[in-house]
Amino acid sequence: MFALIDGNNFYVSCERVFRPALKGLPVVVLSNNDGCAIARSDEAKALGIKMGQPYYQFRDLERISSLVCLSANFELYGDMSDRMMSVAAGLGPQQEIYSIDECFIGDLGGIKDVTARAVAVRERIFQWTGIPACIGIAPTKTLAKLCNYVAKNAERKPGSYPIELSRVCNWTELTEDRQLDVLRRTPAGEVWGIGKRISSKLAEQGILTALDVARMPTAKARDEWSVVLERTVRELQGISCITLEQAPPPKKQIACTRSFGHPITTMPPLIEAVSEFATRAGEKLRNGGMRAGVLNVFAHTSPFRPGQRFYKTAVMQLQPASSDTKVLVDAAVRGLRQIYEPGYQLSKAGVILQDLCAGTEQQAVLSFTDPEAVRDASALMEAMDKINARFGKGVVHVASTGQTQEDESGWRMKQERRTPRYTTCLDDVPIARA
DNA sequence: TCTGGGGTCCTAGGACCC
DNA sequence: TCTGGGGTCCTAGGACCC
Repeated sequence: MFALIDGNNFYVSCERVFRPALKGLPVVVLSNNDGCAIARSDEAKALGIKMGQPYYQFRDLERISSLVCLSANFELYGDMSDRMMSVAAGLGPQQEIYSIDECFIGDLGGIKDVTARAVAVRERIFQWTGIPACIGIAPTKTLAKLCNYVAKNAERKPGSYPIELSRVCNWTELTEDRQLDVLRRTPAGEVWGIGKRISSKLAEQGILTALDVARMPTAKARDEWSVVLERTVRELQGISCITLEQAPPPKKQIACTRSFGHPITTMPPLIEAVSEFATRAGEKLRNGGMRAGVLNVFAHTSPFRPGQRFYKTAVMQLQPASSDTKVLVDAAVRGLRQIYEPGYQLSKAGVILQDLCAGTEQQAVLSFTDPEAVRDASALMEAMDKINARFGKGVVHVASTGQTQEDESGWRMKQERRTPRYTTCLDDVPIARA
């Protein structure tokens, strides 16, 4: 038995904890560069604002409907998430933190009255963190997700589901008729694992609801679709195929990518951006005690705008695998020079680190290089991470050719614009002082 | 003017090998 | 004229998730 605990409209709820005046108002949290909506309050949803909708399309509502739009504050949301997760863990013996706003609780079989306990945990989460949450309970993860969807919508959209299923919905306490009714009322596209593309293709075959999906022959799901859909069908039938993962599996890639505030057409600001992406990615890499064997650097034009398209990636092998910012920045800039072509309005770029290996494997690699240089490099990186953690991102960074001191390119994130930056050639900094 | 960022998994097709 | 079959590995692209 699984439970899924999910914070409602999570980013908006976090903001409301610290700004209670926002309660009852339509509120939207915006993405990087204030580009689009990434969280909406119920009131904002009622205004018709869609997930991912560009800000400029609903900006007018700030004037005419008292809509409040906020720039995202991910540090705050991460902190609130930690608090919510620690309270949520009280529901059962095992927890899988699935995303910033939701977790699965597993192994609920031995608990006496799971529903009553879930109601209590939900109340405690609200009392201790201020975050409203909903809980779905079922024999499979996919059904637990579905019950969570029911618990959220029974209250939010009156008439969608029986009102007594709101807030906490336990599949095993529903009669068979009611289970079928719940599946029938749920659109296929709301089922976990069925996205836009697949739901519209399913609709062409008359498969419209979760009940239709649950009744698909598994062989048909596998042969005409994929093993993924087959698994979803089985899970909807109550056969558990997806297990709880208490320890997060090791990361396979680490990315740092951004859209630019304005299109970029020349090399210098692109080099500056890519150097910063490589630096951020390197910090994440060292944070996880890892090194990368491959660095991907890409740049592309906007997929939303007319005109000539450009989309190129350079794949840089790092031998030996490295977590040294100087190595990463150098590879990123070299890759960028390989793919760059003038004449395009570039809207986004990024650095993706792959072929990650853990710390223990790294030491073997170290013997290939001058041990003293390696020790200096790691001390330097450690010092850099500490300084930047204390004084702000990018206070000390690796200089790249073509990089400018002032932020003229307009690509940088809003929050970071305020931080003064000092360009330093790291090779000149004595390690002891750094 | 203005459209997020960070992940995972699966599949198809090509290269290569015996 | 006639040109196998099966396995593995890699990559790009597509789909999904929050």
